[in-house]
Amino acid sequence: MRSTKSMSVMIVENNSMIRDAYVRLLRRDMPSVTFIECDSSTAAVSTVTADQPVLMVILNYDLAGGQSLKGLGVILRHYETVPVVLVDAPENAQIAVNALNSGASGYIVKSMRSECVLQSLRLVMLGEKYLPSFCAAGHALGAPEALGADGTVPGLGTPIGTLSPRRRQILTMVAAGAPNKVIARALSVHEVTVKSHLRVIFRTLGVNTRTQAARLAMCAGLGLPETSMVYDGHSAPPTESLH
Amino acid sequence: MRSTKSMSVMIVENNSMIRDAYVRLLRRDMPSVTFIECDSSTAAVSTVTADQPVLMVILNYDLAGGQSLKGLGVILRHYETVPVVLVDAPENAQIAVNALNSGASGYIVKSMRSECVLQSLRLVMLGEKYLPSFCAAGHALGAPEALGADGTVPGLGTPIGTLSPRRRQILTMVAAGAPNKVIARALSVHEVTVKSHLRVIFRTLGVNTRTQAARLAMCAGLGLPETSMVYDGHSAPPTESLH
DNA sequence: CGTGCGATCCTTCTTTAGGATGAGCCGCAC
DNA sequence: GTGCGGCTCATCCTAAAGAAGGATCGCACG
Repeated sequence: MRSTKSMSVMIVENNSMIRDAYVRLLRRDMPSVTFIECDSSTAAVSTVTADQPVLMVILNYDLAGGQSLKGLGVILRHYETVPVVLVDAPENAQIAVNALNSGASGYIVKSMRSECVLQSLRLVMLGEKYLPSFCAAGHALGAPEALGADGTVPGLGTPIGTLSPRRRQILTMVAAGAPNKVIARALSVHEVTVKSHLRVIFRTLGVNTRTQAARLAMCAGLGLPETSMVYDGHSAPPTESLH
Repeated sequence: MRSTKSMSVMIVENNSMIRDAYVRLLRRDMPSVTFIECDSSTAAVSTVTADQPVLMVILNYDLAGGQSLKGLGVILRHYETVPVVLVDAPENAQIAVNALNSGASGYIVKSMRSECVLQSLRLVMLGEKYLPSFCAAGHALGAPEALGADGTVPGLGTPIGTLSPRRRQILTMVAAGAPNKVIARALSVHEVTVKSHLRVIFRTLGVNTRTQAARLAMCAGLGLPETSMVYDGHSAPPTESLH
């Protein structure tokens, strides 16, 4: 248990300005904690072994086109006891779900107020998991054709991660409720091709209907409705901070 | 904005012992707050008008077979600016999603440590929403036949709420990935009947495929995989509380 | 270079889903 | 009572989905 020697929190971010800002923010709240700063995910991976931090805060999760992703994968696989929190823009919502799904402990949106950030981090350090209301309702399905871009992420930890980008793209549209014909039109391929892909997808996921596949995909964060989170929840300004 | 006059937090719970326990717990953390105690949801509804609390904490959300549910519905509809947090057992996970879906701001599991409870409440009061990792992966679909019991909740705020219990039951199984034949066998009715219900369900939800229906249902918390949340997250005991 | 794999396309076939329409039974409310 | 809605079943029909087989091309890896 290493007693209460010198608890450390690791901050991973390549931009030193931003990294320092976060360290200062956190230090105000946790004066007794030593902060380990890493400017890359590779540095983080090598450092996490030596100093076993009680928390890892990873900024710009999607930076460097998935490089930090691999790093996170390594960390999550080998040091599962370290709570990992991602800080990123709300646009990358599905990335968050994937990460949470893979073992991360929290996802924080950049634009959140600093108080909220701190509270979330405390929650995670207490062993909880935190993610902003992801299962939010969203009835407008939107035109599935507009889903074109992939935007998905390997999806560590689930069989979905073993799918090719193309198949994940198709699975995403299936999860969005699009029929094969629409998917085919959106991808400019023949419907048979979509079906052909789906056969592989079903086999990979171990299901035999599109609804079951959509179910798994949604649980992994793919094709979530409009990912229009309530993240920053500026809806109910509580007049003033309490404590 | 009523200045910083006397901020109040409302606690709704019929059991005075439990209610007092929570009040004491919260008072330790927020000394400057006045607590309004209600022993029923009806009392809460009538009180929320006069004293406009900055937070409502509702215990035993599912108590009295949905009575408090209606109360919550009224509150959520008319006083949307009041953050409402539910405290309940983890078994009622889908209720939570429904509630969050309907406008509640947080769902807290009873078994959470008091620190976590407090942190979550602070988060909510800061305008954030909190729910324990609901989109957790769950690949084991389980036998859809075992879904027999309804266990669902009106689903305030969504068209799903206007469905009859029977149809919600069917929709739940659809969301679980069950084909019509399996649903029919599970309900001991003919497949034609299931299809007949589905037509109504589709029309009500404004969709035309089962996958889209399943999508909406899952967003409302129906048919979620095993609702095996990570709620109390006792996975990574962080050696010690920090601050 | 061959081998593997992803992506694309194809045919044939069976099963499932979905639309349309009608109808009987029951309970509840006006 | 009359009506409405839920639940049940039926028939007919079209469209969509899924299973199984094979085929082509390109690209990467050893």
